Amino acid sequence: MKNRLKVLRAERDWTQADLADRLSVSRQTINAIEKGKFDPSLPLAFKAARLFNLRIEDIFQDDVDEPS
Amino acid sequence: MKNRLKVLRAERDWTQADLADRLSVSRQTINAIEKGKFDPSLPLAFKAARLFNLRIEDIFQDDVDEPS
DNA sequence: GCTAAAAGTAAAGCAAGCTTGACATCAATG
DNA sequence: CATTGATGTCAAGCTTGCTTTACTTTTAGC
Repeated sequence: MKNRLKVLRAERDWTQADLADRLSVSRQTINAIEKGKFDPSLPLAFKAARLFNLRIEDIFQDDVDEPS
Repeated sequence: MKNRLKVLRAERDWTQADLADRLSVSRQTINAIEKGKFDPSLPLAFKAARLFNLRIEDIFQDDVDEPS
């Protein structure tokens, strides 16, 4: 799962901590998601989409590979 | 988090087990999600969106309430 | 080169997503 | 009413998302 959080942050000049605050999660969570350590929950993805006024698919992209 | 899985299934005449198979999860997982027991993971939401050829937001709707 | 803010990383622990297995309920149909 | 397929539900266990605390590394300005 790739994501554009870093770019979206940069466009707004927000730090990881800034974004974490706005999404009500810890800074480490943002860092881990940006670094691909794990995927956000669906509710968190919705929060991000609302925050950036974008669709979930415009922020997070599925790495369409795993053939189950 | 509400969702339209039951309706989307009905339109295709699929059982919970059918959908579970197509999403490579257990039948109980589909049941639990439909009944609102828990939210799907983001990867699972993406899989469902691909399967139904819809956007995640067209399948799952955030219950926008919790003021953090 | 120092300093300070930002980003990265790691460990331990709790909560949520998901599994298997098993059983109960609810149609429908013969 | 007995059977069968679909749905609902529970328990135990594993994995993943997220937290806090704490420390290291990077970046940039002075």
